[in-house]
Amino acid sequence: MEQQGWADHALDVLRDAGYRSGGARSAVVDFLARQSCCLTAQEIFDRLRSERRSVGIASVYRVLELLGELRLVQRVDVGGSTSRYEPVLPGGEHHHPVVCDGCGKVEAFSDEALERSLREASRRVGYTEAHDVVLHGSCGRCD
Amino acid sequence: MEQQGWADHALDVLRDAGYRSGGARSAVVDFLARQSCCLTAQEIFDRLRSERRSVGIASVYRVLELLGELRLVQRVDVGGSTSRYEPVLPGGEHHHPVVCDGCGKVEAFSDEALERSLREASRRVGYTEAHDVVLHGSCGRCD
DNA sequence: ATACGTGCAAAGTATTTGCAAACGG
DNA sequence: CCGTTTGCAAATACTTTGCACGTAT
Repeated sequence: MEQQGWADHALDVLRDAGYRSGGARSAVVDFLARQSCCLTAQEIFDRLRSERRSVGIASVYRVLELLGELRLVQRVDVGGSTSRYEPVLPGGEHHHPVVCDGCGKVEAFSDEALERSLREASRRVGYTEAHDVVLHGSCGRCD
Repeated sequence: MEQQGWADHALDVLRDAGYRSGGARSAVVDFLARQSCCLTAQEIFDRLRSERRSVGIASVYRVLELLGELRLVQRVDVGGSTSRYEPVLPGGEHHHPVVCDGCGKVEAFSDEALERSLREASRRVGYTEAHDVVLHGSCGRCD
């Protein structure tokens, strides 16, 4: 199971970088490993609480920031004022969110031709190594 | 000159939609028309002040929101907590920001092959009509 | 003249930080 | 044990809103 793999990978990287695994860190890593799509800090906080894992929301932010620095999670902005976060899969697999501007629903998609164009565009610009792509529109229910 | 064209276009759309042109609206539209790249509300506010155009920052936000609703400006999130805004050129010309994660500098680029891939990806996903793309990396000075 | 636009200050959110107590190794 | 991590509450940063006054039409 690939997602379990991410949790182990993340804990390894944390340990190797000299970080300890307290309650909040374990809880957030464990929880993220079970998610497929990007979540807000608040969602992570609420869901952890409902699982009786009592972490402070400040710790959720701190863990997400740390995981971001270590490239274990990616911060995703789909518009609006709240950031979303999702695990970066070890395989380098790439996908991007599709946001319904009607109901706010977020799905994921991936497209190899698009990735190729992005790499090509990156090379042309000269100093680029990453990209954020978000597609917007209306889902079937909101048309 | 195309950028002067945007100011006229914007003022026309505002008037046609029944909006008056008070000091803040004129100032922001006039100022945006002279910009090439995306700016934060605070930058717009500061630069207007330094031009002796005294607008309140609340009005800057209100004007940007209104122009956004009328599709005259686009809101651009390049990461971090502050939004950026830029005029939407009438010709439908498309470009995207490139952000230096080192110094925060923002430039623009456009790439027809990338646009084609994005349109294609949009079609594949089925319900998509717009996209946000941001490239990240280090500029020459920050390598 | 009068409804719309504006500036200021206060309120609202999302996120970050200070700090003492709890905890991992 | 001792430095790291945590939760809480207070602080911050950005943006929005309430309101009285100004102004375009």
